[in-house]
Amino acid sequence: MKFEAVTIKDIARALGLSPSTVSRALRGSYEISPETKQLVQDYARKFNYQPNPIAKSLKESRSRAIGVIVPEIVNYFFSQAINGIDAAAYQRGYHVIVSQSHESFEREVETTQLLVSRRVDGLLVSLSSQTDRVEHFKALQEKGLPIVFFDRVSEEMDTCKVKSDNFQGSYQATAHLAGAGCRRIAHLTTAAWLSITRERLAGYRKALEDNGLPFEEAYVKYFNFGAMNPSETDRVVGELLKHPERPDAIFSATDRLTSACLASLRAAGVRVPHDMALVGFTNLTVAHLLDPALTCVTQPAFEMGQAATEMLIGLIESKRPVTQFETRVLPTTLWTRASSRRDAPPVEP
Amino acid sequence: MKFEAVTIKDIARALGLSPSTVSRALRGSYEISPETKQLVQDYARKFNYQPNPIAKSLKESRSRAIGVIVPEIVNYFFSQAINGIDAAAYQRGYHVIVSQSHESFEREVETTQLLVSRRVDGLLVSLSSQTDRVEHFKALQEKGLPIVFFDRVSEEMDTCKVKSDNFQGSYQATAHLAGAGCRRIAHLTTAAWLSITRERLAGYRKALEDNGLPFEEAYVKYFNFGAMNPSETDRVVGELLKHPERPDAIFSATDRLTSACLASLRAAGVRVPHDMALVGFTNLTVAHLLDPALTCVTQPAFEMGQAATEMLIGLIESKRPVTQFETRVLPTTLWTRASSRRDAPPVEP
DNA sequence: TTGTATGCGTTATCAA
DNA sequence: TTGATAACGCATACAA
Repeated sequence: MKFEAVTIKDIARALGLSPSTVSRALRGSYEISPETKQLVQDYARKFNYQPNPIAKSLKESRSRAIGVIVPEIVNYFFSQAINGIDAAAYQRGYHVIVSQSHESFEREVETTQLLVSRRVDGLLVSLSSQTDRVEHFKALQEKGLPIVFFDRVSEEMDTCKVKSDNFQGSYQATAHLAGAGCRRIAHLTTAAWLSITRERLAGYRKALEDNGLPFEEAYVKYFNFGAMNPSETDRVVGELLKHPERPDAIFSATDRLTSACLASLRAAGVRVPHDMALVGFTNLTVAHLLDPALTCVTQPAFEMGQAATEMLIGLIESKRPVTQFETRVLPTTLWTRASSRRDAPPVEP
Repeated sequence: MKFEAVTIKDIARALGLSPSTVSRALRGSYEISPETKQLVQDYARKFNYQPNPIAKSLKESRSRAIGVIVPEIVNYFFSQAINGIDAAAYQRGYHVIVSQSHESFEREVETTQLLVSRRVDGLLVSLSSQTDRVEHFKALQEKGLPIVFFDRVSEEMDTCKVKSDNFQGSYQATAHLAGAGCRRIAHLTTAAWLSITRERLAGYRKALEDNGLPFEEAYVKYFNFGAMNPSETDRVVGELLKHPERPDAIFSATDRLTSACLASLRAAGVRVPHDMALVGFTNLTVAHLLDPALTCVTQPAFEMGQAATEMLIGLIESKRPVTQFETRVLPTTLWTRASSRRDAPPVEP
């Protein structure tokens, strides 16, 4: 099956002009007579001429495509971020090729290679939870490929980054639990080496400290594979429940972990918030409809995607090599709901 | 910023061969001597030669890109479908350009144009809820562009389609409500002209009939804009509640409508399921965590995306024009939960 | 077995 | 003001 389109050559032949004249006329060049311009442009419109972006890419050695690598598309935070990326990219005349690492280091490396072989003009990356080294990105950056990180950024690379205020979001959530009367606040989080993990842990610790609560190593649980496996959260939540000094609250650090944690608590017959308060980072749009309504920290996902894209296009289109890289930090929002309301009477499940 | 890559010419120059020899050696052509092949391939590997897909596209007049148009990315059904599309496309060596119509006819037309001007090899489309005519797709199909519809398909076009068994899913859901003792089952759905709307409505009507329940026009409510606006569902749910013969159940036909409906019911102080049972189509992964746990019909979104992609690539790569178009129908699944359990004692909100 | 020439669609350079 | 030519990277018909 073929799909024929009008080319500059076709127009030139039809109008008895040379391709270069047509090309210039189409671009409105000053060196073409008004009459010829008019003639060419009318003809182009009439036959719906569309410049071939592939030919243009070849000529300009740029694809006007940006590659996006996220851990998973099926995740509210990332799909909202992709929405923002999409909006910003289309506005600037770029298109977006999305790919997923599926939380695997190997697949992240593979898909990076694939995008590079596709000649994307730049890369927008949120690291997989297995990624504890970034040589594959460093090498590309050194060869001149612009890379911007968002959300799960690499601290080992000097480049543009967009993240949310993880420390602040974590601090607020933990302080909120302390304010609600919780004294033993556990923390479920992702891979220890990720930036978001460290920053959220720091906010959690500072809030404990400021509220006169001790930090307990045993209350912090790390998940390395995006907590895809419900039985894994069941096991870890079970550990917390069996702890001699059982926590009275859980603060969970990522989207899927939070809902998985709620599921595990309910499966274990734990009443939330009476037996265990729960607060988590999540961009789930139905958090207020959960049982119980979930107190959560949301990230401005759309804006983060948008900001990252604008920074990336800035790098791509910069005339001279960029050496000063900006990091933008966007605020999170705490939504207070029933899952952290300790003064409510207990409800039997 | 530039990003230099090794080309066939570079290899030819370095090895004292002609570009055509190198090209053939890289592709393992039989007309090249084993020694030369080895030499070239070793050199290519060593310097990490990557064929330039843009040049190849220009040569072959195909982009190996497929365009996807969905109403919204931020929607579990569509993000899961995109996941399936992604998986199938990458496996066949295609990449995916995703764009959104945002439930607007104008934006659907625009983004279609954009994808075509990007020279995608084919289109995967799920119609916007405002789309009641498909001339923009027909014209492209007539010019030879392969198009496959999924989920929200067009009945006016003869092409490949992938959908779920909307009639069956709807029938099961409605019959389930009837079996739970509901006698006045309302139906919230999308634009009247969409295929999914008609098919789901038909399943609903047949189930009413088979259960000896009358069909009431006033119990069917249509939403034209994807029910993005909570106040709109509040208003419509309010109408149902004020109806002299107030419905005792709602069957909702789409993802976002279902959660919006639950929110409206709760805002109105209606106890679910005691005052009003609720069942809906939704691919929300936390349906079991909602309050109440939501009885729902899920669609095999990943598989639908995958199937549609394979059909599209089949059309793209077909040697001769295809005239026989397949429609694949995949089964839905009913998950029975608390929101439709009429025998449960009422719970005060 | 290898090399030369050409074209995919576009634009920049140089010539007329 | 317009036209001829070359080049982007690759594949291939045709020559040698």
